Amino acid sequence: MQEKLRTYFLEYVDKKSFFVNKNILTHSYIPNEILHRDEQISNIAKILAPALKLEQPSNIFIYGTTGTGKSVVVNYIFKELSAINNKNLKTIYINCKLRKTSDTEYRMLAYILKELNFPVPETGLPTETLYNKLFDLINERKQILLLALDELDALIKKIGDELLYNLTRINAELTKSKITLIGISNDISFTENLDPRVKSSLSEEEIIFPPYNAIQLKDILEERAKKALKPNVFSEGVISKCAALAAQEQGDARRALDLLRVAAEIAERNEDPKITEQHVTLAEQKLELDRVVELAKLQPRHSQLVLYSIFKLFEKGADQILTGDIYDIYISLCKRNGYRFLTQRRVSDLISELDMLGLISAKVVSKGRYGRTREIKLAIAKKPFDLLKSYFSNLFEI
DNA sequence: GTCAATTCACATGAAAGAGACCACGGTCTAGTG
DNA sequence: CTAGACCGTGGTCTCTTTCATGTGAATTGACGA
Repeated sequence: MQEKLRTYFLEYVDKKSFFVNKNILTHSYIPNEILHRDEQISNIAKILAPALKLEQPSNIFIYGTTGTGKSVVVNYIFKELSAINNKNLKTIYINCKLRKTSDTEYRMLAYILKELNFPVPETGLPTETLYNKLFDLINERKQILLLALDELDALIKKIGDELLYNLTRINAELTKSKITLIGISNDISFTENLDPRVKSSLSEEEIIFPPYNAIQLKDILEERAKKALKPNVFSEGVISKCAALAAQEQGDARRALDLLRVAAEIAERNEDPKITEQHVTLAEQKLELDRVVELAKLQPRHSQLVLYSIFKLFEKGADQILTGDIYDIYISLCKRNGYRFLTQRRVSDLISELDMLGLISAKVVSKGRYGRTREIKLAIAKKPFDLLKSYFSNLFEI
């Protein structure tokens, strides 16, 4: 056995890989040249350029669906800006959706402070002191702080607009320095329930990132593939197919990159000579499978119990799954497994969380005399469903 | 037959509690010279 | 005398409960034709 393993590893090392640099096909990679975004780049650059002369640029609001290059463009511009002047110009990019770093007001501030080389404890201090610290730190010397908040809609939904309001307030009080906010969102409508003061100051300038079309996606993919993959390892239609599939998904370049990367990985693992369109199809399935299964496995126990309850109702062939039905099953499931069960109020929230994650689709319907409830359908394909079912049945009794 | 009132089964909101984690400052204790 | 242990207070965070209010159409029942 051990010998086998060794030869396996040795062979693995020897085995030819399709990749020159796999990193280039991930979303965190910032290319030297960004295709099809010239207009947006130059617009943003024009707005931010005054920062180089220590004049405060306008706040910017950037819209665009996922994978339209918002984050890449902002990171790219930041990189260029700080290459020219990193003494009085500080750029901070925060993805609000990433847990841990920044999903509360406190953590957000802590992260910003950390970026300013002033680490603060993760907890224990009043938020107010962090604001004061931030204020002092920025005002200490003359500088411009460019603060990009990616996935801002997620943050606002979670903790409200207090942070933004306070930041703009601080800005008004700052004398020597200024903060410029760059809000990035893929949901145009979310500003509607923003404090009007925040809204107006945040959207001094607005920039829209339209989705890529299939041709543009193809360009982008070709450019990246040239650097990431060895020459002649993929057949004709592969890139086009990735582009076409991603174009269907609102021109999501991220998706296109994922497809190509995973297709290459699959081909490599199968020891196939070339990446073919078939691998792309497999990649599409694998991405979906992984996403769903990972998501479900990461859920807290009670969410899983709720999801499993929905599974059971679904299997029983219930034509409409309602909140009350789920709750009944959920309770019996809890009892049988020795868990304390949560209130219906909480379960209702868990259901809507599962809905937001896209594991189920829930619609609030009014059934007249028979009340108002959610009608729930599973939004999971057969394969991940089966996988998860066996995962859950190992986890729980019946 | 028509129309407003009623009613159901939750949805949705707000507030507050529990328990975990942590910082900070004060006090106590043991080791050192 | 001092470093470190220990403690109390006060802070955040997440998950949850409690209490309160909202909601939209099927149903009901009064009413008039």
